[in-house]
Amino acid sequence: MRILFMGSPDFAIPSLSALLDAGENVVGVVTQTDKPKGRGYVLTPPPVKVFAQERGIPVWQPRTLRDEQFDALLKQLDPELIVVVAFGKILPASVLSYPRFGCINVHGSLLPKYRGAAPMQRCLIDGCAETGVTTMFMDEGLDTGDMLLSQAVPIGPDDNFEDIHDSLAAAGADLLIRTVQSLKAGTLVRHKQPEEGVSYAAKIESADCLLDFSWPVQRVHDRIRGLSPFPLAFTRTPDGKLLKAVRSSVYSKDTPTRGPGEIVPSQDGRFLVCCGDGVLELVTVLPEGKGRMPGKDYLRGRKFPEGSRLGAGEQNG
RNA sequence: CGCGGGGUAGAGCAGUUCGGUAGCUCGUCGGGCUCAUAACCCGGAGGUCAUGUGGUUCAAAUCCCAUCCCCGCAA
Repeated sequence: MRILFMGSPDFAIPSLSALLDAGENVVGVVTQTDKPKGRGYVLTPPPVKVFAQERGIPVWQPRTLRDEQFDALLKQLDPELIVVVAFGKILPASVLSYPRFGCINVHGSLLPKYRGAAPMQRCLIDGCAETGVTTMFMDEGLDTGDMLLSQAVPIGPDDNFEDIHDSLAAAGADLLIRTVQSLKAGTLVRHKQPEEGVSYAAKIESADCLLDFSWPVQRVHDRIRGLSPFPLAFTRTPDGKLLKAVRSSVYSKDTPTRGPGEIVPSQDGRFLVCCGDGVLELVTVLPEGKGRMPGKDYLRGRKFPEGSRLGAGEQNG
């Protein structure tokens, strides 16, 4: 079966890798164009491009899928199946309808929950105990296609975005292989997505990253882990500097006597902050202009006066 | 040449504005106190202050010049 793979970030690599390892005939990879990234705007290729080239798979980076050029490419490659994993662009009907066996997508949630751009982050932020991956036949809607297979993955109390990202990427790759095999065997069954339980996971914006210490501790902790290690939840120090939270832990759920955001003195140097209904420990932080460091080390150098408060008096920066 | 922060003992920082041979909080090593301790007390080791064998100066971590490296933002 001639398979065309479409994907861009790290998340898609295990899936592509699994297809190749399974001996599938991947005729090509379509990925996003190289983009200026990082300090100095260095033109950077998408991870999938790098991986594909290492494996000797031809790569295309069309600016758009909606022109004759791409139509011609489709004809030339003549895929019987298109596999899409975190590609980052909407596929037009002309592409969706091309392959005989359709377009299969691997999505990082248990559909119909968390359709959309940031399912893993939103799920963690919401404090879910479980998530998963789902394969589906794509249609023109946003993650609304008929479901094929799914695999649940438990979420540990301290798992962060990176943990879930990695385990879902692996689970997704595994599920993809099973889906493709089932497709070839003719045993694949498609299910319409239920109307009940639909939810959307909107793209993460910087407003989503601002911490509010009047929230319950658990909620603050969930927010931090859902956004770690990227893009990272943040607050402001009393002097208006950015302080990002890389790793945290629920320190106590005793009702605090101090106000939200207030730094709690601790004998053993831990970085403790009051939340709505308890105390959170900031285990690893990232100060503006610095690298990440243990909360203890950060406090050692900063020496906040008694009663200092995080996130208060937002000084517009 | 996108914007900005920074390179000072193992760690996090101060000191640089107003040049005068290095300090804080920890860690570490040794000793003491204690039923005990992440507590306390005493003492010690550990730094060519990123690099240039650069410039200015009687004197530079501190001023000037060049280079290397790290990081945050943004994308």
